[in-house]
Amino acid sequence: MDSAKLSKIMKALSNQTRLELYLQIAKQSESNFETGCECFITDIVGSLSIGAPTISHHLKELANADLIITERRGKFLAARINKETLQAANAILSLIDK
Amino acid sequence: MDSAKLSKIMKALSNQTRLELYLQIAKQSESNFETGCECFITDIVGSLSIGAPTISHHLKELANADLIITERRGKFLAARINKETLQAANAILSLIDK
DNA sequence: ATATTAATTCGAAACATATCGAATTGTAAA
DNA sequence: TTTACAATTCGATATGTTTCGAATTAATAT
Repeated sequence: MDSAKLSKIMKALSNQTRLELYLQIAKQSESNFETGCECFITDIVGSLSIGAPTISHHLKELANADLIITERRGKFLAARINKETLQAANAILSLIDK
Repeated sequence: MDSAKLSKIMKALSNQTRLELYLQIAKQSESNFETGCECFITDIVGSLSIGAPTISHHLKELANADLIITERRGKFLAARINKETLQAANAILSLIDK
C-alpha cells in the first residue's frame, strides 16, 4: 500500500464521529457473527449525536476508503468491516514500532 | 485510549505529505540507531515537495498528536518517533481484525 | 560584526469538511 | 394505495486545512 492510499484511510478515521461509527460497526459485526458479521445502521443512528444525513455522508466516506462494505437489506442498510483494508494499514504501521 | 485521542492521531496522519514526513522520520530514525534514533529535519526538507513553513506546520501537528518528539540541536531540529503512541493506536485497531 | 543557514511566525488565499434542514427516494406495512 | 419509516440528495453555512511568501528569530561560521 502506498502513502496516498494509507492517508486516505487515515482521513476516513480522522473525524471522531466517523471513527465512532466505524468502531460501532466493528463491535456490532462481531456480536452478529451468524448474520455474516453485518450491522444495521438503523440500530446505530440513535447512539450517535448527529443527524441521519450526516451519518449517510460519513458512511460514504468509510466505504470510499474501503474500510467498510455496505449493502441494502430491504428498508435497511447493512454494513460490515472490510478486514483486508485494516489489516494492510496495520501491517505498515506495525513496521515502525518493531 | 479513547476515540477522541485516536481520531487526533488519525488526523495527524491523514494528510499525504504529513504522513510521508512521519514515515521518513521513522525510516531515518531506524538507520540512526546510534544517535538515539533521531533524524534531522534539514535532511528531509529536500525530499518533500513543499516549503519549509509548511513542514514546520506539519511537524507541529505530528508533535501535537504525540506521534513524534522534537528537540533542537543547535541550528537544527531533531525528530524521533514516539513509539508509545503508535503502539497504543495499533493495539486498538488490531482488536478489530482478530 | 556580518553574513549565512535552519527554522518559525504571520497573514492571506484557496480549498475541503462537517453539519444541518428540507425535500426526495426506496421499501415495506396497514 | 396511502402511510410510515429508513436512507439519500441537495443546498447552504460555518469552520478547518493546506500552502505560500514575506518577515522574523536562532544559531553558527566568516
